[in-house]
Amino acid sequence: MGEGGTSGRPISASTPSEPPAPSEQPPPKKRQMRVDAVQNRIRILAAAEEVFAAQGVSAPIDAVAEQAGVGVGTLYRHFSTKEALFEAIVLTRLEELVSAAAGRADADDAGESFFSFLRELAHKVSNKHDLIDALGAAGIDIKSRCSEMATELEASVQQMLTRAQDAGAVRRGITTQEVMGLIVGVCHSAERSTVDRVSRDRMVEIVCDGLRAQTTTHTGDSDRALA
Amino acid sequence: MGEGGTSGRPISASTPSEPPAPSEQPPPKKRQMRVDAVQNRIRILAAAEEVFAAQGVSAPIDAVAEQAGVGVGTLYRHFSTKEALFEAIVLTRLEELVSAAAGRADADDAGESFFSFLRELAHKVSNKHDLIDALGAAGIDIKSRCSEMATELEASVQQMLTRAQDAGAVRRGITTQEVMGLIVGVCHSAERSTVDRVSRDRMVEIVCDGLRAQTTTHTGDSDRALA
DNA sequence: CACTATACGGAACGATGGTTCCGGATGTCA
DNA sequence: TGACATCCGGAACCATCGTTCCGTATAGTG
Repeated sequence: MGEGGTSGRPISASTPSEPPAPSEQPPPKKRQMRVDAVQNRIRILAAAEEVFAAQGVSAPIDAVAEQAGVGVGTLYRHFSTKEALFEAIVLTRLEELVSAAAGRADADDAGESFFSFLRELAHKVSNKHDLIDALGAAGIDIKSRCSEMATELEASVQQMLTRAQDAGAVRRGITTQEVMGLIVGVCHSAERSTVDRVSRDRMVEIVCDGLRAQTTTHTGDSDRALA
Repeated sequence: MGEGGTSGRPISASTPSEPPAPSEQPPPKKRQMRVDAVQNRIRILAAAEEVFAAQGVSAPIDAVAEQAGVGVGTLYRHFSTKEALFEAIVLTRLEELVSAAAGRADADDAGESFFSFLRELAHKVSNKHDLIDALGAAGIDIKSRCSEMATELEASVQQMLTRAQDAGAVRRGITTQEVMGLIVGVCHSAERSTVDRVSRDRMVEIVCDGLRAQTTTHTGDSDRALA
């Protein structure tokens, strides 16, 4: 870890001058933001993206400010709260996932398209502790637009899952939440221990194979395991 | 959640009067502990077991003290540090896992014995955030006896895994760490979201099926998924 | 019953992290 | 260029949490 911008574009700075693009703080002011303010906003978002990716939600706000080269005061001028900033980052990440899902909505091979999405999900989630934290908290607390996005993502995945099942590529009797939980859980494990990318990929493949398998020999209950 | 003692026995209070049983704090004193002190120690361990299970490592020490009905000072008299107390709890939990593994070491059906252990692992880990935290940190920082225990556990699992593979019940080319990561990761996901026990069990079964599957059609690399 | 080592409770301390405040700088516009 | 709205930096403030200290209570003993 170390370079700037963990992935693709550095998150929309969403200059409040343009009416479109639903950002967060910039309240309906008449006047445009000063140019230096806009630049700072961009810097802050980029820094937050990096810091939150590396340390998750628990990253101190000061770390973000320092990385952005601004004072905390400036940071709070742009984002009313740490959570608001965090949401902005996660929102963008979720949007990426949603579009990744949408792009596969009507692929030819429903099965493979589904699994390739899962791999991309794993890829995009890895090294992004913020996303793992956010997706892990699954709908419990993530606020406003984030939860909407999460819902949308879930819907997309749901659709792909159903198609893959209809194509006979994925077992039935599982929920979207379970699928997401499986992948995110694996990535979480991969982050915490010293496991490398290869191991992570192998774990993802194991999950995929498990999803492919049609209902197995075992009885439903498993809590019965006491020695 | 609210009853006392999350599972089996309430953790050895390890009265320092008995020479055996390697506890932690009670330094080689000549005199026995006062009986009230012993009782408090037991109370503290029980409280810690419960609180750490519910909230993980991040639970405030005051919460443990309150739950135990003692002051923080008393707590620190028994355990030099929060980490020491946490270790004591996790150690006991790890011992349970080790014995669970040992009990299956030479079972007839290596395959099923392996999978039944995984199910028990999932069962014992669920609702115990402390264990998830500890196993998740996998060898990185857990101190002293805990890391020894963890190593021992890993060895046991390793042995079971190898036997299961030799029996043709489990795919080859995977490590013990990966297996543990898979299960613990799933449980972690299950804890965080609103997923119920049934979902968790289903996810565990999916992982088990994935482990059963012999190497699949897919090529090793998966990081290739960009649209 | 008195005496003391042992133990207890909880206020107090120091570190960390989120948030607020305000004096001073600086774009922007006339 | 001068005036002002906007913006910036970072000290200060408050809450949380781990840990320490010390005056008080009490079990154990003769």
